[in-house]
Amino acid sequence: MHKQTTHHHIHTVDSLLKKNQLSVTAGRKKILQLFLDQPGALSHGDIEKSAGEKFDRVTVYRTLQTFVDKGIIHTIPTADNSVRYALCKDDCSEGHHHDHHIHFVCNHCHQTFCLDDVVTPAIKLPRGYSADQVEVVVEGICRNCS
Amino acid sequence: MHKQTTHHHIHTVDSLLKKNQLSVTAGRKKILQLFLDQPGALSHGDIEKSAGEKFDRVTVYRTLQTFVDKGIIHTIPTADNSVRYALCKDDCSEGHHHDHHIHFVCNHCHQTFCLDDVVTPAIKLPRGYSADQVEVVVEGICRNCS
DNA sequence: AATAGTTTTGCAACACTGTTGCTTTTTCTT
DNA sequence: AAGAAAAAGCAACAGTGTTGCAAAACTATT
Ligand SMILES: [Mn+2]
Ligand SMILES: [Mn+2]
Ligand SMILES: [Zn+2]
Ligand SMILES: [Zn+2]
Repeated sequence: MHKQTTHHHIHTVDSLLKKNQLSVTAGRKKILQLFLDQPGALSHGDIEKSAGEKFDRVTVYRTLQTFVDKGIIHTIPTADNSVRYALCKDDCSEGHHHDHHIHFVCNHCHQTFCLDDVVTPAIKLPRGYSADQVEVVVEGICRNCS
Repeated sequence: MHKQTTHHHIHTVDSLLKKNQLSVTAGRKKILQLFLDQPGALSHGDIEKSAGEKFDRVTVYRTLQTFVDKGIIHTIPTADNSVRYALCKDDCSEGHHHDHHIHFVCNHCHQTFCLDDVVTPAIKLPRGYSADQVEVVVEGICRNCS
């Protein structure tokens, strides 16, 4: 029955998991598909809802952590203190993220987007401070809502 | 016994509370003093530790929220998803914060600082997006640790 | 200084989020 | 198909933050 209802995306998800040396499981396929099916970022709660009652909370947590470790997704800092995740589009790999883009939170639809084309600006720091990383989160109205 | 051991800071804290139409209580004085006594930002946990076993957790939460509402302190977004608070040095008031500075998190001493002199940079967004607010958090090594 | 009205605090109970250890189930390799 | 390895599910727990309510503290007035 699986082969019948399977649609073309599955192949992408399967190979993406294999490329990252992860065993292909129902939970990982489902969660990865959720990220591929929409442009924004997802929280743990979003995923639990979207995935129905099918997966244990713990499995979702562990899957997300695995994806972060492998460089498949990255976390996004938010002002409201909730963790969100989005697909890495850059050349991130195991243990090394290179996401030098900014993030945008829409005050209307409350979605979070990676603006991959907007690089983080250089910041001129006072004497004595040195920067390792710069995180920029912009709040406002997104393209869909304006 | 209070008048004897009182030191000069108390007057500042008292008047700061009164200026914001808040009744002067032991908890509020203590917490506000903690912010005035050091340059960085404080988390709820920091405050609970520093204040000893003297105040209930709930009181600390409510006091911090009251201070935020009054424009005495502001929250700082962090990548590790913990809420931190720092004194407002700008002209913030009840319901209106104007903290257009960036924040710095030291990877060595793990303190968070408001860099009040570094204004948030202008960000050129893609067509269709409009910005209400820009949050910048820089991670690196602070002046004390370099 | 005592009183009355109002605000704040402490307490208990609860919801939500995330973690860990262990057993069962699934996946991968041969 | 079978055995080894990995992941999922379950239960229990810790940490964080919230709410309702009664007791205590504070403020304004006499
Ligand atoms: Mn991103
Ligand atoms: Mn600040
Ligand atoms: Zn939107
Ligand atoms: Zn430091």
